[in-house]
Amino acid sequence: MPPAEQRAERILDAAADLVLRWGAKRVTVEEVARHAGVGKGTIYLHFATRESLFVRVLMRESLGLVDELVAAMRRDPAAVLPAEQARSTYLAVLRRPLLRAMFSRDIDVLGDLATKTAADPLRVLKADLAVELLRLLREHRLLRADTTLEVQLYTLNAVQTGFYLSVPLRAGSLAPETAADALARTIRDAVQTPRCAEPAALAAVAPVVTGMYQRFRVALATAVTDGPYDRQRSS
Amino acid sequence: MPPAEQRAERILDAAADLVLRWGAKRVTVEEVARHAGVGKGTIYLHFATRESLFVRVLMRESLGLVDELVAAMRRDPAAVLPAEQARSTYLAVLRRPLLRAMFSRDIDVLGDLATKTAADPLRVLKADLAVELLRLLREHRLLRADTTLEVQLYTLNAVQTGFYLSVPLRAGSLAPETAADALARTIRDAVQTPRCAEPAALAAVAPVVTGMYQRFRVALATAVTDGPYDRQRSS
DNA sequence: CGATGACCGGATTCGAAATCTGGTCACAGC
DNA sequence: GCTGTGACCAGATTTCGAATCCGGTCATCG
Repeated sequence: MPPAEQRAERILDAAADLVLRWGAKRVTVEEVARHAGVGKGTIYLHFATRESLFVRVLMRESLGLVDELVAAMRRDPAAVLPAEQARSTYLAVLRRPLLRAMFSRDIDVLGDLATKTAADPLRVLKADLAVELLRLLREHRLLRADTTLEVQLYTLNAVQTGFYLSVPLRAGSLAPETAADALARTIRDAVQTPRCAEPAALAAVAPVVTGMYQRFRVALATAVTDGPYDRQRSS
Repeated sequence: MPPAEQRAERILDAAADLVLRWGAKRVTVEEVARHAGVGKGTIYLHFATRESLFVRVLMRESLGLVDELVAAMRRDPAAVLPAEQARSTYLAVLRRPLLRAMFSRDIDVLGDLATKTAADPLRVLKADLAVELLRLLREHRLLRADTTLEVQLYTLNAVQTGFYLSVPLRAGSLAPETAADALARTIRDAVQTPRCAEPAALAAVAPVVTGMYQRFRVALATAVTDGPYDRQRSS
């Protein structure tokens, strides 16, 4: 890794740390610079604005999640199924405080970023990936055909949102694994078909899905580097 | 209806109207009094505090929803099933602006009430009702037995929350009926059994469930009248 | 005796001054 | 030359005391 990128990483590390400790609202560019051991101007050699810096902190975290999902898919083809994706994502998010803040729309930690459309490029790319994935799985009869892709997408989105945002009705919350199980079962029963249990069927789509995710990863990284978040434009 | 209660209703009407038009934060007790055609002191003959007044606006709205559900159950025993409850509730909530604000945690309309534990008595009663209902339906094998009641409760809560709070991934939102369908299907597949299609099985539980709801309605009304929201204590 | 609105004090808002901070850029160091 | 920096600027934010507002009470009135 070139030294410039290493330094960018150090800045992101410092920013991530401070955002978690103080909340994005209280974190100043100067403090990030101090903690990263660089001058303030240097931050702006890497990031277009303060907000870009924070968005990229979240983007980097998201990329880590994508990598984890891809790794899981390589280990086990069943990980391409929505139910397992949802389970892995849920547990991975709980493990990463910044993603937890993001998924639970935590204003204390993320400030305006929690609700703002700042992470919009991620949303759009994610939506595109989801549509592509659902279409493929439907073609392979791994997903039910008794409703439209549109409705399935809406349902998946709503169900997952609910598991991140719902405040448990009764005091004692469930263990993360139990909640993740409940989420996976719900999604399995909502959209998947029995064919999902056939290893052959899964093996057929797994490489394609892995490819889709890798392209998604690249698109995400590119959106960051070429987009409004980065100082260095590919000249 | 005694004239005192009629006046309380008028006050609630005025408060509901103003909250919707201006947002709870901007509504003063004096304005509510003016719009209800009474003196400010009169408000406090009926409600313990300003917040109580607003909570009771929401409570009244919720009672309306309960009545609607009970009516649906009387018309059609299938309405006792979680999937149909969820569908009816979803559509009824969309139709009532105040409940929509409540379920979507709309801070602009409800101010602190949106997040605050102000409506807590409602939560507790609702949780009790839900547990009771699930237990009954499980005993009649209308609900799956392949997971705990605890997990089913959590799942129902999360899924419904999601349908109220999720921002559609793609621009065009679904028609209310389509979304409600998706919600109902999801819940049906998540917790119900095929036995739910048998009219006889439904007819057996319907009266019991109706009774539970009516007791819930009374408990809710009582919590309001005897609780910290009302000036008139049953002496 | 039920209803009221003047009244009280704590909470909120206002506004201008003071401070802070995002972003720039002239310059220092290499 | 070229990279990295922090002094600098203007606009945003905070501060803080004064002014206003408003929830809640209760003496009074009909």
